This record gives sequence, C-alpha cells and structure tokens, in this order.
Amino acid sequence: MGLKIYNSLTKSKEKFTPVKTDVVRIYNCGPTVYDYFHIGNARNFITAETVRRYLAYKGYKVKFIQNVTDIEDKIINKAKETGVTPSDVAEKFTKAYFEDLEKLGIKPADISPKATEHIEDIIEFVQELIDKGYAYEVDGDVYFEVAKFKEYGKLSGQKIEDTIAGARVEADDRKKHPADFNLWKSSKPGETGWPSPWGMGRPGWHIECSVMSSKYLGETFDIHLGGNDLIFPHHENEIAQSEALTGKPLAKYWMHNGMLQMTGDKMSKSLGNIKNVRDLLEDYEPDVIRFYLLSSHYRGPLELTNDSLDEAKKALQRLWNCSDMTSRLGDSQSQVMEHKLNESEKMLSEEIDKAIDKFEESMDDDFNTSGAVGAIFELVAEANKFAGENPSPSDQGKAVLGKVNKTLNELCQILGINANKESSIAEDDSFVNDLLQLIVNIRQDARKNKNWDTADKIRDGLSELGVKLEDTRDGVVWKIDR
RNA sequence: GGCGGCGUAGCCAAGCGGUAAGGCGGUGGUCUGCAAAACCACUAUUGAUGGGUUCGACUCCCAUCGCCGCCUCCA
Repeated sequence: MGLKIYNSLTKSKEKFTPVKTDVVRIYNCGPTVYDYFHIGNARNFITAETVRRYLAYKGYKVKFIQNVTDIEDKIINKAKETGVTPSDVAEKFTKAYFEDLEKLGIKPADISPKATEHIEDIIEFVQELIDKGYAYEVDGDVYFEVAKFKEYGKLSGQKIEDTIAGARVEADDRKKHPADFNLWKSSKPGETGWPSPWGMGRPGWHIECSVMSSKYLGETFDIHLGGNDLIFPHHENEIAQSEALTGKPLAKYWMHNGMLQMTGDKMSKSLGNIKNVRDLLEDYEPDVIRFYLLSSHYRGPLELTNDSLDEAKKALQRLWNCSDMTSRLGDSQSQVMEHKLNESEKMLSEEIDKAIDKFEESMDDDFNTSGAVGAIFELVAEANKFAGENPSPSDQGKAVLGKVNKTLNELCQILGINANKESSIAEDDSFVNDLLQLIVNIRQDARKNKNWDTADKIRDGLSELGVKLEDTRDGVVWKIDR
C-alpha cells in the first residue's frame, strides 16, 4: 500500500512518488503577518504538518518551507490605521505567529523565508520574466501578461474569458488584459519601497512564493499546499510565473485544504467572523484544537462550534484515560513473547497490529486522519476491555498493555497529538505529589472507617481544585486538570 | 454567468460495488459505600430526491433540490 494524494491539478488521487528519491520537498503558503492568525489558518498549518509528519514516518527525508509575507497591502493599511510603520506591524505579528505556532504545538518550518529578505531575488525573477517577454512595465508597475502563458487556468479550470465575464477584475486601462496581474507594484512617495529597475516599489503578492520556493526547493518540487481559497488567483498565478520562466512544472502535487466555517459561512477576516487561535487557546488546550481539526478530512469543510470543540475534548479524554491506564498497568520495558501469550493477551496483541495497519491504510489514502483516529479508538476500546477482564494481568499481559501504550503514543505523535495529557503541574513536582499522596492516604483511612462524609468532602474539594480522584480496584488514581 | 466541493444516525464523522469505522449524546445493565473511569446491550433495513448501469450501489452515471467555496484580499 503506497501513499496516495489527491492532486488538485489533476483532480484525482495519485500514487505518491517523489521527484527525487532521497527527499520530499514541500512548500506551504504561510501567513500575511498583519494580524494574529485564526483557527482557519491553523487548519492549513496542521494539514501541512500532518503531511510532513506522516511522510517522515514513512521514511522520507522532508524539507518543508513555509513563507512569511511581511510586506503587503494589508500590512500597509494596518500600519496606517494604527499609526506605526509597516515593518512594526510585520514584526509584531511575525513574532506572534511563531509564538502561537509553538503554543499550538506545531513545529516551525525548516525555513520560514520572509518576502522582505528576498527583494533582490524577486527583482531578478521579475526582470527575467520581462526579458523573456512574459511581463511588461507600465509607469513603475510590472504586470504578468496572462495571454502569453498558454496553460493559464490549468489549476483552477478558469478560462481567461470567463474571468473577465465575472467582471470583478479591477478596471485598469494600463493593463493589456484585465486578468494580467502585478509582479511589482510602484510605491507612492513616502510609502515603503525598495529600489528597482522600475523605480521604488514592492513585490506583488504572488511573486514571492514563486521566488522563494524555487530558491529553497528548486524547480519542480514535490508538494505545494494551501487553502482552497488560494487556488485562484494565487496558485494559478504562481504556476504562470514559475512555469513561464523555467518551462518546468512548479510542483508535482497540489494539495488544498477546505475552509473552516462559522455558522455556515467561511471564516474570514473580511466577514469579521474570525476566531483567533490566541483567544481559542484561552479556553481549549492545544491538543483539543488539533484533535478537533484532525477529526475530519482536510479537504472537506469543517464547522467550528463550541459544541464540536467540547466534544473533541471528551473524546480526547477517553484516549488520555486509556493511555493512563496502559502506562499504569502495563510494562513497556519487557518484551512481548507471542508464544507465551494466553488467548486474551494474544487477541489484544493482534489488535495492536490491526490498529497500526488501519491507521496506515487510512493515512495512505490521502491523509485520512479521520479514519486514522478511528483506528486509534478501536485499540483504545480493546485495551479497556482487556483491562476490565484482567485487573491483575500476568507479566505477559503487562507487556502487551505496555506495547499498547507505546503504540498509542507513536500513532498519536504522527498526528501531532499527545497521547498523554499535558499537565499544568510538572510531573516531577515531588512536593505536589507528596502533598497529594498525603491527602489521599488520609482519605483512604476515612474510607476504611466508612467515614464517607469526610472521604467525599476531600474528593469534592480536590475536584474543585482540578484534581480528579478515581477509586479504582487497584488503588486511588489522581488526575490533574486545570 | 464560469469553475469546484458537499449532502451518511439526535449531533460530529469515515470506509466501501456485495447491504454502514470511530467519537459525542441517549436508554438499560455490570462494577463501586457513593462517584469517576471502564465494560456489556440497545440506539441508521438506511445513506438529500428521482432515474439509469449492474446479479448486486450509500459507493459508478444522469437529472433535480439544498448548502458551501472560488472567480476581488483571504488558509
């Protein structure tokens, strides 16, 4: 079973074979840093990360680039509104971007190139397009001449004529064709700009991705990702620029994630119905947010509601409980010896392999994280069942449970989810642990004396402080949740 | 007008040409001093609707309806 990827370019699932054998090169369109990023952006980042992690799990060497657009009209507008410079805005939100990524538990890209640090490269790229006859300059602006690129529209299925029929393209007499787009924008006096052969100006939006992807990944890299709202015009234009210049495909596979919706509408900054990740993290743990985003397929739409997040949290709790139980009851140090297993141990052991198989099968099928999560939960159910039937497992039983624990951890890690709950109190905080142990011992004494009032008062009181006590058959277990 | 996606139980959500994973919720049990956790049973004869192909379709094709995205900045 090899990996299959749905390629937006061909609108079909294709077998994945890297362009080069030794490394998979991936580019994802990163944020324009004019505000905190929202949960919809996060879905894209997490989709990219899932691709990246799974490919690494499959044994590929992965090189992952995600750019930072730090000069753009929206940044300039924001600067005007708030009375600071565009670079102030960009700096502030670039910093916030990396902070929020980290809080969400998303690994930053191998390289996060910034547009403003590649002005020279961009100018060179634009000049070459002019030299090759694909672009023209008017009053300090440089446009890409869409009519010159015969394959224009191959990604989005848009025809140039239809685009004009939409009549929403800004009228500009200076352009040869309404669909022609900006490669270089002249700047007004006093505006941020860089010197260029065409006067002071700044890069058009689409050009930076073409420039930086080719610079760091080379011509024809493997996977280009982005939200499906970028298909047209952004990705279409990227293809036009790059392929006009090189005559080679920009990327082999194009992956586009679906939009996150709020009460039926797309979440977007222009609609004003956005939910910042920063704010969301006040109410939900990173794992919950990631788990929720992974619980459906990346290409479909996904509705964000409090209920869906709450539900994700409960589901995740079930996983955490099982992980807890298997680490408590299991022994991950000792080896499972198949021939020594009894009937039920053997069954559980087989369930581990089944879960791994189903997990990989799902992920191989265009990164079906929903199916992969299902596989994990099937293992959880089997482990719980086994533990219920074998409260005091044999050594081999412990070994199998330990293996379940390890498997749970490994599979979750591929999805970027912690199989174990991150506690706000360090696990090695021995003072807290000793204190809790003392309280629990006192409560156990009360229980021995059937002093239920005291015992319950302690349990309820701790619960309010975020410490949950469970009286299991083999002792008291506490979980910290605050 | 052009391009594309979606429509599966109360809710969320997968696989699959041979009669529906998983999660949440609900109901009834087991365990427990009581809880919690966990387990067991039940919870879609039905897959928006209407046709067609097929021995057989939720899965393929066509049409209809509904929802959504893109065509302007947007992950």
